[in-house]
Amino acid sequence: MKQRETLGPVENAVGYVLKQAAVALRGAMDDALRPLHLTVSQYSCLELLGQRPGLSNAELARGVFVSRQSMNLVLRGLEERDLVARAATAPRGRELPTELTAAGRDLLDAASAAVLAVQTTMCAGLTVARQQELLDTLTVCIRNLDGHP
Amino acid sequence: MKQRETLGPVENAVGYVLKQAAVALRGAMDDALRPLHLTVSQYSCLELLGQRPGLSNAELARGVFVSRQSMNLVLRGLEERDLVARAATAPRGRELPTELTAAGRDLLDAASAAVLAVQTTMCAGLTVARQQELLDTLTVCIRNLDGHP
DNA sequence: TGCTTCATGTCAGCATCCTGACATACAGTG
DNA sequence: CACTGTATGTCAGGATGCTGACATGAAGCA
Repeated sequence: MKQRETLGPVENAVGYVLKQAAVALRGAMDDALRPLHLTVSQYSCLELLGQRPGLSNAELARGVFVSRQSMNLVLRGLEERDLVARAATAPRGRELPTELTAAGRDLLDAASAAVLAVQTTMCAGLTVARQQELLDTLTVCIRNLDGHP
Repeated sequence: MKQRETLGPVENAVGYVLKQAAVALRGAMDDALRPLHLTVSQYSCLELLGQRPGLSNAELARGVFVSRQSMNLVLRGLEERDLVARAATAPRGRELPTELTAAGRDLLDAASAAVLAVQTTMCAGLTVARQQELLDTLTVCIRNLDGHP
């Protein structure tokens, strides 16, 4: 492998490094979740459902930052594997609340552990205070950006 | 619009916020670049070529964190619009160095300004020191992650 | 020299996610 | 009550990115 040195000025751009970090994290999560036959989107959906049972498709989509249509596909795949169960009728509006099945919760537990390991790896060498500052700073960036829609 | 309050525990996960920030940034860049008829990938390619003329397809792909195949398509689109020019023959190996055309550089200048504005918006209210710490922390995260391939 | 290894460019197929569109269900207002 | 606006689930089509595969060119080594 011909190791390539870093690129230069672009490395100093926040956006560039942010994208690089997101790509690296996604790759690591993919690797960690592959043994469980879960994609990152599927895991994100399960995790959200674990924390907030009864979320509808549209709510899940917003929580995972994808479109309703994409989340719909994810949800169908999970339903086919009996990891989640969707209500057959809509108790309010057109919302179809979704919940984890027992199998879904079991798989989620394993997946959460795997993802936690990834996050621990990622944050190795960072103090809790520094992690918190990272969180806070990113939150500021997010708010600054979606203030301009 | 029924404003939904924040989700809860997942918001405390570094990975979650990181993904959210990357999505928000990409959206803002898309908006900023749309008037120039450039996608984020195309802009990234131009920016990299502007800073490092003569990069090959594979080198560009690594720099933008996409596959060679994807970068190949981006490059063809840019070449069709006469924004870049690829060498017809390979001076070394199979590498085909690419450079910006005059039109490409002009468009890149406009695009750079638009993206800089986005970055400025994103970092509003952050001191230079805090931006630098963000950069440093993310760099640590990246190194931690790709140390496990 | 020949063999192995690696990197590159490119083709093909597949997966994922998006936008656009439509019908339905509820809330608010006249 | 009818009308408007908003939110949801879903279908269709298209854009984008990926993996797998192949042939070519260069470098290293026996």
